[in-house]
Amino acid sequence: MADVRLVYEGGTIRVEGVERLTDAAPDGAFSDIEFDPRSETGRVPAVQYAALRDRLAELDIDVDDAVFESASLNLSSDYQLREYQRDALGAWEGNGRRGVLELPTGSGKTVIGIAAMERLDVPTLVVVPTIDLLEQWEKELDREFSVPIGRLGGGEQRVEDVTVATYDSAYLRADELGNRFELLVFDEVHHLGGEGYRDIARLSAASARLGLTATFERSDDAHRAVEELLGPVVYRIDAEELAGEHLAPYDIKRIEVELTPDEREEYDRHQEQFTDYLAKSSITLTSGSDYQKLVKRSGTDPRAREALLAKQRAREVMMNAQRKVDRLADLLDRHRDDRVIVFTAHTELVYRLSERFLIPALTHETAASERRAILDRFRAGEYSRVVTANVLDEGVDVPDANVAVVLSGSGSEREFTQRLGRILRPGAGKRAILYELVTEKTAEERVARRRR
DNA sequence: ACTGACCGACAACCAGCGGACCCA
DNA sequence: TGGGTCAAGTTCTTGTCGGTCAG
Repeated sequence: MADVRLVYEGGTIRVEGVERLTDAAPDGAFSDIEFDPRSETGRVPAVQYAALRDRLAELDIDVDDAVFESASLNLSSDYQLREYQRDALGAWEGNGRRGVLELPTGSGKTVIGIAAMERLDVPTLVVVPTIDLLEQWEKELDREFSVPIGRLGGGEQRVEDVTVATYDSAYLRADELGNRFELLVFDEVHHLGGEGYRDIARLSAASARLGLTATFERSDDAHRAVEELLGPVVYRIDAEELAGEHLAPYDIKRIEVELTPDEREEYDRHQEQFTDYLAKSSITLTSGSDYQKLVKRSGTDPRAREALLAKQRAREVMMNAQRKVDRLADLLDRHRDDRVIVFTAHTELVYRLSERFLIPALTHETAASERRAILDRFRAGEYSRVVTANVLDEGVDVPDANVAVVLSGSGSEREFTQRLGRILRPGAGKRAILYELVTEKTAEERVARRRR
């Protein structure tokens, strides 16, 4: 009879016979196994399964391992990896099949994921943030592999040996999926830093884990949590290095605009109200966590809330400055033969621009069918321009464009990288241009610096 | 099968000048 | 000496997503 038996149960590994380990192992070697008085067994979070299994093997402890039911799938595809894709996959395998690959949008992350699945040939769960990506992966996997492809999300709940799921669905069913898949592939893995989504990885016993993203680091440091669940970044290449051969060469141009006198007055007034409050309350604002404290405070202190609202209004003035719109007119004129995407931070401005320049608008309010129609026409060349808030930042298959105009945006490096990625795969080897419109002598100059 | 309304989750959200205090 | 912190039980607002459910 085996000394120890391992069983998966609702996101944990039940360790039966844990009491026998104290005799077999040096003191404290298994102190991280908690004793569960209800089942009278040991118990660890499923994420620790691989490490536990390896330690038991090292000590020659006889284990009855019932966590997975393994079966070979005979996955095979005929993709040819590019050199950097092979290097990336190699780095991941070299790190014990754990870790994150940081590659720019358009560099073929899906291809690497599929190659990893083929190499390991085990049941695999691919996790994606949007329905759009769900469908792209599903289509791709269906074309490459001859096994049925499962799907969790977008109204379907079908589990197969190879399954694609949204973060939301995977999260809702994490405890029952934890021992179904031996390889996890997370697309846009920075989402896994979210408080709830982490459970997908924590409650899974899969020992092979692959994360894909263009921007791993998060301003809130939550990527540290992802590192613990998945492993660190093991390979990184940026758009600069691929520009020319695999991605379009590009330029980034910053255009500074002034506020109109009215806007300046309004901006200064609101900004002052904000800074006055800070001065009176002797608050320092140097980091994101300081700002969070201020937000907390605004829950009880009406003056703090007023100050935040004033700051918000100042931001709106600065981001939606009239002269940005004027400059946009110039740019649209200059690029009348190019394919242009205009990005803003506010929905309302999207509609104003849409009316003034007769450009189709895409926001979160745009119904799915209309959205599809606009993107189809953009793809077909019927439309050469589109104006959007944040809808197209991630997870939508956007037709190629070669000019991006960022009227306003957050200071987030991620948002910037994603928007840049939207113009990096044009055909005909055209040079891509990203214009960044920034209002002079406002906080926007700082914001623009921060995002790069 | 689709739509809109609802919900919860997630992300970004960041003066300017300057000093006192604590700790490694 | 150099670097971090300096106000807490109650977390602003806007934009976007997926899941669910009623019609």
